[in-house]
Amino acid sequence: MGILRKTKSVKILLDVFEKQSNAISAIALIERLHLKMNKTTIYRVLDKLEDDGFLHSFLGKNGHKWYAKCTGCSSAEHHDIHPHFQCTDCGKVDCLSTDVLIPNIPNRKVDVSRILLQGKCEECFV
Amino acid sequence: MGILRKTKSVKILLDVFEKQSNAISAIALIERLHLKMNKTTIYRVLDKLEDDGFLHSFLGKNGHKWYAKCTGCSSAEHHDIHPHFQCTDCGKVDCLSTDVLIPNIPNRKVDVSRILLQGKCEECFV
DNA sequence: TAGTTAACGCAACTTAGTTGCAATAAATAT
DNA sequence: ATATTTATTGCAACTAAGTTGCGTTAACTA
Repeated sequence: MGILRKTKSVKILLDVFEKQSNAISAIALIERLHLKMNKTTIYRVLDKLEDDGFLHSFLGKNGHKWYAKCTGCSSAEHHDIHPHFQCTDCGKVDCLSTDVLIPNIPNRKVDVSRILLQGKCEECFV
Repeated sequence: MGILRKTKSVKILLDVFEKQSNAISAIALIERLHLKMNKTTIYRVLDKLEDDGFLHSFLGKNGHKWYAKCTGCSSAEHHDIHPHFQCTDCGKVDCLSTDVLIPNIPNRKVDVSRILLQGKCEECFV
């Protein structure tokens, strides 16, 4: 079940993702918002915003959870299955619009592909 | 630093990976071997076997650590950068020899690609 | 404005993985 | 074969991300 009430916490989190296009880790959000709301609330609201198709989540290089705004998803269908890029220098994570073609895998039916590319981002790549 | 002494624990773990070609999660190894060795030892030996280029590690769908035998790696160079496949039914994980081509990403230098494909494996795909 | 209940805060919990340290057992030297 | 050295182990305690239960609070609705 997604968001039902537009509470203070929901507004704050919506605002954060409205203003920042990069992905944000749950940990970073807790650090950043711990004076304004409890970590439990953060996890719960993120979860609901994902249900609603407003956010999508994925795991960064340490297996920690990251969230980013969806583009054109709904609670009915998450079609935000794109690769993510994490800079090994500054740690920043972006959604990539580049499509990665997954070849047919013999004897297997692939439903989801989770792709995390790591390297240097624009700013850190001198 | 890799393995220096061929201890009982090292032999047991080498044997497990010798006999099973699938990937194995650290958690599964702990469950399976907890009577024979401590979980700390398991993590430490796995770590060293990875240093030695005998195993490679990656994260499964929950961000938990998995290990699988390398083919042709050494302590000098890990070139076991292939996609992994996790069955959403039985949970089994395999290394895929299929190459996934990562297109050039504008303004970024990609060093590593971590690809986890999810779906149904041979046995679970009816 | 009062009543309903979704959402919140808090504290306690779960669990994967790590750390410090004293005890043990491989490898090496005698 | 025995003593010595020190890498490795087991244990217990810890860390940290994420979860759960529950009493309280604050959105929404009548």
